[in-house]
Amino acid sequence: MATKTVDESWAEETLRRLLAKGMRQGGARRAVVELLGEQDCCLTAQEILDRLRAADRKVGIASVYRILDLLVSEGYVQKIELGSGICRYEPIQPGGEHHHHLVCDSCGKVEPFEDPSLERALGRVEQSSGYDVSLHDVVLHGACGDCR
Amino acid sequence: MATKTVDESWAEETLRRLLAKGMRQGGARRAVVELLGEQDCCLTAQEILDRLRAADRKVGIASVYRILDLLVSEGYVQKIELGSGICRYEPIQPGGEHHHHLVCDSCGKVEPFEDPSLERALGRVEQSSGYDVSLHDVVLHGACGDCR
DNA sequence: GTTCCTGCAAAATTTTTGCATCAGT
DNA sequence: ACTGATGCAAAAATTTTGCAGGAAC
Repeated sequence: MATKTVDESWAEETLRRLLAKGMRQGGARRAVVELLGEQDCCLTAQEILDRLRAADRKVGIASVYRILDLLVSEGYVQKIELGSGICRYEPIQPGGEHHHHLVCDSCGKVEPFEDPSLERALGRVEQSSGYDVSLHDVVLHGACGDCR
Repeated sequence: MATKTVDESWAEETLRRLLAKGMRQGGARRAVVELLGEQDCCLTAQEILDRLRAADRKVGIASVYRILDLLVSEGYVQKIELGSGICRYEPIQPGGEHHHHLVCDSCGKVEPFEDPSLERALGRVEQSSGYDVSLHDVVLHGACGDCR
């Protein structure tokens, strides 16, 4: 199962479910969802706007924020803050690939990582937390290989 | 070793080390450090300002941000974002107590939690990451006992 | 045709910077 | 006295809201 296939199905499934909820899918909304679906890692609202503009898609920054808010509240996108004060967004793969983030505080690089044993430990904590945990977020800060 | 003692020593040690670096410790800086040392969990810049003002300490919000930036860059305070778009700050206990955060997305409540087995899993990930990890941050989002 | 969506502009919020003054050493 | 710290105000950066026009159904 290639990554691209998974990502495409996320965008398709998300648009289909929004449609099923009576929401329309023309214009900016489809463009944002399809762009998000092509990403491997998180994007900022400004990056989304820039990429859409670069693809000759005239959207307003307000629409980007509104669409992201919608996708977050419907559970299709996770909002992530990595310490710089700006928010990033990435698709939630339903039951699929799930990663966290390494941030280099020196050069600003952001990399994803995965670790099944960390996920298991998180699962145990979530069980015993008393919360109905919908998602979690792990950020490691430090110096990357180039900067250390 | 009671929590209060640990917290007091964090403030004392932080002020002492800043002094050793040639920095002065009168006025706003001491007030912010001492306030942070009394906290069990994270505070926003605005909360810090409000509490200092409530204690008849006239400080400017700019000073609060400047002091927090200093403390973060010197490694005495961790900057944490929990998804609301506002930053929170909490003291880093040197080798001591270390907790993470549960956020209720319904009522906004924030609670700390600790889990040694999670810390061990994080330690293993950090070892194999290729980064020199200075700190980490785990946030669980969900519905708290009252809201679920 | 109706209703929701979109883009622009203005507003709100949070954080940063400039600068004259004040305080710690 | 010197130098760095502080407070106020203004600016910057990010995010949200209002509203008229446009597009999807």
